[in-house]
Amino acid sequence: MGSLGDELSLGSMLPITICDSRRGVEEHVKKLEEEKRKIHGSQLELPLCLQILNDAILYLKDENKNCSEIDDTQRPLLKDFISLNKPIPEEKKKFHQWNSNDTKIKNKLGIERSEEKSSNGLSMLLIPKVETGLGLGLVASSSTTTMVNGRRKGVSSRGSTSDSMPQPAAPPPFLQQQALRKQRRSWTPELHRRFVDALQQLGGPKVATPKQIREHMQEEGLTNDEVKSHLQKYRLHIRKPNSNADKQSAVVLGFKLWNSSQEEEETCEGGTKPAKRSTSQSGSPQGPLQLPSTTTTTGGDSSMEDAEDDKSESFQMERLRSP
DNA sequence: TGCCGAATAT
DNA sequence: TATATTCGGC
Repeated sequence: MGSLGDELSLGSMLPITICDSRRGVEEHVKKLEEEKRKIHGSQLELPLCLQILNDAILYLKDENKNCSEIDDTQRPLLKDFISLNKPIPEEKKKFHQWNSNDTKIKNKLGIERSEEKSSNGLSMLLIPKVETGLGLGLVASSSTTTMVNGRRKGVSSRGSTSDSMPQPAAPPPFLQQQALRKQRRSWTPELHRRFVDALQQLGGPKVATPKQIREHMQEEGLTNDEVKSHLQKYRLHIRKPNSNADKQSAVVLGFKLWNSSQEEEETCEGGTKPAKRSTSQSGSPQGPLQLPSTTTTTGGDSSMEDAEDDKSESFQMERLRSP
C-alpha cells in the first residue's frame, strides 16, 4: 500500500497559481486530468478530491477560453478557486460531511437538536444554533406563529408562509421546522419528583390535570403542554401491561397481587377520590409508580421510578407476606 | 377560547 | 424512548 502521496502528485500542482499563462493553463488542465486518472486507477474513494479536480479542470478550461478577453491582471488566481482560501461552498460541505461521517448521520442531516449532540459538527455546519421558543432566528416563524398563554398556536408541520413577504432565500423546510420547534424539556429526577408529588396532592394521575399539576409544581418556565406531555407518558407507563409473562418471579407475582387490588382503589378513586395518599401512610404510595415490569433493568437514572421503586418493592414484599 | 386526552411526529 | 406538536372533543 503505497502512500497516497506517492501515487498522486497533487502537491506538485500547488504552484500552478504562480504561472497563469495560457499555455500554462493548458498544461495544468492536462496535469489535472492525469491526476484524475490516477485517482480512478488507485481505486481509492476520494469523491471530494475528484470533484475538486473536475471543477478545477472545468474552471481552467473556461478560464483558458476567456483568457483572451480578460486582462491578465484581472484574472483571478487559481488559488481562489482551488479553495485554498475560499470557504468551501455549502454543497461541498454537505458532500464532505456525508462522506466522512457515519451513515447514520446522513439520516439525521440537519435534524440535530440544539441542546444535544453538537459533537459531530453537522448541526454547526448546517444549522445555526437556535434557541427555540423565544427569539427565533428565522423570520418566517414570526409570521406563522402566535403565542397564547405561552403556547404556540397556528403552527403546523405543513404551515405555509406563502402570505409572507418574499424571502430572498427561504430556508429549507427542515430548517424552519428545526427553528420552530420548542426546546426540549428535560425532566430531571427532581422535577419528576415534584411532578409526582403534585400528582399525589391532586388525587393521582387519573384525576390530576396538567394545569393543576403545573400550578402545583410552581416550576418556572414549565408549560401546560410540557406537563401534559409528561403526564401522558406517565399514564401510558402505568397502564403498560406486564408483558414479561415469563418472568414469574416473586416480585412480579407480588405486583400482580397488588395490581388487582390497585384496580379496586382506582375504581373508588373516581368517587371519593382520596385526595391525599400520603407516602407516610404504610406503603400505599402513588399508585402507578410501583409498576415493576419495566423498572427492573433501569440503570438508575430513570427519572420515572427512581425513588418510587423502592417503595413499590417493599410494598410488594409486604403483599407477598400478607395474602 | 381554553383545556384536555389521544394520536402522531420528531 | 422521551418529548413536542397536532387534532378533535368538550
